[in-house]
Amino acid sequence: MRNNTIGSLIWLRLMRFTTQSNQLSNEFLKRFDLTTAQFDVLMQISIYQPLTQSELAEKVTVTQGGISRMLVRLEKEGYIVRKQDWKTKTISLTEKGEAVLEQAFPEQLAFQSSFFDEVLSEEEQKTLYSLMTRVHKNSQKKELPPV
Amino acid sequence: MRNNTIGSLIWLRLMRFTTQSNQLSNEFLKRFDLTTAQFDVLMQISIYQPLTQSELAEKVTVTQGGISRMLVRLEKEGYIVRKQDWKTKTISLTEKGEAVLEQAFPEQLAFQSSFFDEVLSEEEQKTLYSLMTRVHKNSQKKELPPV
DNA sequence: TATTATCACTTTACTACTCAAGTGATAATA
DNA sequence: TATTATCACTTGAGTAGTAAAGTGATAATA
Repeated sequence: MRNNTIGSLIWLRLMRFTTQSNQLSNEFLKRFDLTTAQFDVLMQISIYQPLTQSELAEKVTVTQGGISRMLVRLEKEGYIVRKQDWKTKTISLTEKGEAVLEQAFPEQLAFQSSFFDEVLSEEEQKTLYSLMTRVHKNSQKKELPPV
Repeated sequence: MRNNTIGSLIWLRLMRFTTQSNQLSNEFLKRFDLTTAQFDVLMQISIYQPLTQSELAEKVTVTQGGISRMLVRLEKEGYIVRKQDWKTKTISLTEKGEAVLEQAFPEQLAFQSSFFDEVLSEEEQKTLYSLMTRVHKNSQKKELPPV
């Protein structure tokens, strides 16, 4: 059975690295009382606000149901507001949300970057980025093989 | 605020790609009545069996509590057995577990590989693997920056 | 011998996601 | 006007993870 392909080895590396770095990132963001998922959502809102829930869901690769729960929590914490416009709910950051992002953003960015800066040259990072971009874009239009 | 580093761009790509491909993989593995996480755990057991829960937890980067629940489910489904040896529980696959893996393994491997085969040359895949290996290994010994 | 420490695992309460069924308002049609 | 469709969002049941407290058996110490 032991007959691994190079692709399956890459896959495992990516999976292990992302869970690992996600855990570290969660630990890091505790100092701002945020989780990685919350930071991600707040970032997307700050870039695209005002926007609807379904637009946001697509940006963070989460289902409608997932984003609904997430936003309930963020609203309860006072980071965002949702206004009912006709049948759509329009999302934007509160002042508290803006403030926490302004603090967390540069530090989180530096933290994320450190994973790569510590071991790869500028050139290697560019290579990694371009390879991953191609792989990611391909996965977005990928269909399941027939049974 | 918009001042992204190359590292943060890579990070986002990796996160989006892994959630995306995890979802596709879950959908794919439905034909074997497995989730990606379950497949991963069964694979590790098949390689290292017999082993203890804590050893397994470390191999799949999950906490003791997480592996405990996971194994309860897999045992209920009849894929594995746990034998109490002194204070340790020794895990191994059942015949049903072996059978489902034997079926799923080659197909899942081909599926994982297709993410990369479809857009990268053999050479590029080797490059990607070596870059990610360095990044992953670095993350394993990484410490949080001081507050 | 009685107490305490250690160890491997379980449990509780939580975040974060999935799919699929449900809700409630507007729009389209009979 | 009454019915049906559609749309954006919510909710219920489930998987998968976390941290931290709990359990129960063996080992180490007073």
